[in-house]
Amino acid sequence: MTAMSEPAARPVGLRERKKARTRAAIRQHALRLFREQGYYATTIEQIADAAEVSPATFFRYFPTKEDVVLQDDFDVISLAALEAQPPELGPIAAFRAAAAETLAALTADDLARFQETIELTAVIPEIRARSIDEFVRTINQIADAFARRTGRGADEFEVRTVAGALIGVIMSVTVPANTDTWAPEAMLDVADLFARIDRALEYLQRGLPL
Amino acid sequence: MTAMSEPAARPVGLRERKKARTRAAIRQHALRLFREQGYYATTIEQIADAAEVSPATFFRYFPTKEDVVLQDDFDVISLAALEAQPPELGPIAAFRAAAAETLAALTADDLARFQETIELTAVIPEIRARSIDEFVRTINQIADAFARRTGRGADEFEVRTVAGALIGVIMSVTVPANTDTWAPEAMLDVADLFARIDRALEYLQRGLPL
DNA sequence: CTCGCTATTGATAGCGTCTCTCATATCAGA
DNA sequence: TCTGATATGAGAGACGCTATCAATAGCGAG
Repeated sequence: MTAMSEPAARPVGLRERKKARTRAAIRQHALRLFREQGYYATTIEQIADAAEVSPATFFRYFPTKEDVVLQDDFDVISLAALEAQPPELGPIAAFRAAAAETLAALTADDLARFQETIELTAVIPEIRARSIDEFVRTINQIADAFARRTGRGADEFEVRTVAGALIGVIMSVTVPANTDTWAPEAMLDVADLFARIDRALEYLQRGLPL
Repeated sequence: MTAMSEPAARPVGLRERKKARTRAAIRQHALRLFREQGYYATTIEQIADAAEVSPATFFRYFPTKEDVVLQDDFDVISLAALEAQPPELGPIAAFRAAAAETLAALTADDLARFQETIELTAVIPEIRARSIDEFVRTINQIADAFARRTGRGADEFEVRTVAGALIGVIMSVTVPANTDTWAPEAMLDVADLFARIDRALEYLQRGLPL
């Protein structure tokens, strides 16, 4: 797991910059309101008021309330770092190395925003629910990367299965034992989370002896 | 993956029987309407009218529209069959055997209903989204069963990781390569699905050599 | 600079899911 | 049969989200 910063494409026109500012304002006020009074207690109207736009405009920037949290420029794994690993590394070893590299590259500010996103994803059912498609998408991306590393087809059975096992292992150590008690108190910080993931992947590398 | 039939607890009072009938009527008409005119095109009001209850009563039986599909007495794995496997089998081998047994025990009617549930889960985003919590719950149940088999703690790291890898592998062969194209046309029937899952688990048993 | 084009916006109306309240009707047990 | 508990319907309403339309503001061309 790792994070990427804002896309570097600088908007040029006045219009583009205003749009970017409006978008940032909506997200910023939304996250603040979520933190202050909770996700459910915060309505679109309140967010729109705080960001000084109309409710209709909110939906022009974010298709749903959940997307304010989800569209956060973070990606689960930096695929670039994965591609850059030396080819003699096995798939899982390469993934572990890539994850460690990208964690090290995060700024303190990135970490804080990442942490907030993780917590909201864990706690709010509507947002957590979206993660299933994220998992599927990630499996496919990892499978692509593994296919390139091993010179096999991306839709080959074995390639996809290894990617699936990897994501499953990450799931099992990321989510708590009881879905109903996903409370912020029990949350680990990002560094601890990465450490647990790395330990689980090392175990997977050894063939999961039980 | 496998399925369980209706819980055998016979309701006794007149009230209980009427409640069970109402509940069954709502679900039956809902699934029929979904099939005939699609999930989104079907409103709660239509379902309530067809089942001859008020919309308010609908929500007394099912907290959300999605739950009409999800609360279907099917469980992802028959844990009883897993417990019954001989202790000399490894965790994954035991799971494979349990899955095969339960598939064989399904009636044709069970299979058809199971198939319909799988398709709706795959196609409707709102319903598919719920499956993430199902996956987590299943990981925990499998971890419990594996813990009992191996005489270890249910929240031990290795136990949970193996359960996670198992579910991840199942995910990877169950979901298609592209999330956007989860079309009914591409759906396998239940038997094929079980065959793919078994093949992936066999590969996991061999340590995922890539 | 100015004119027309286009993109962005706010206001409004509306649909559908879901919650809540209250009055009514029905069942269970004494 | 009487009494308390439970199920139901009707209605109002909050909220997320969509669609339409008119007004505004930035854009490029002349």
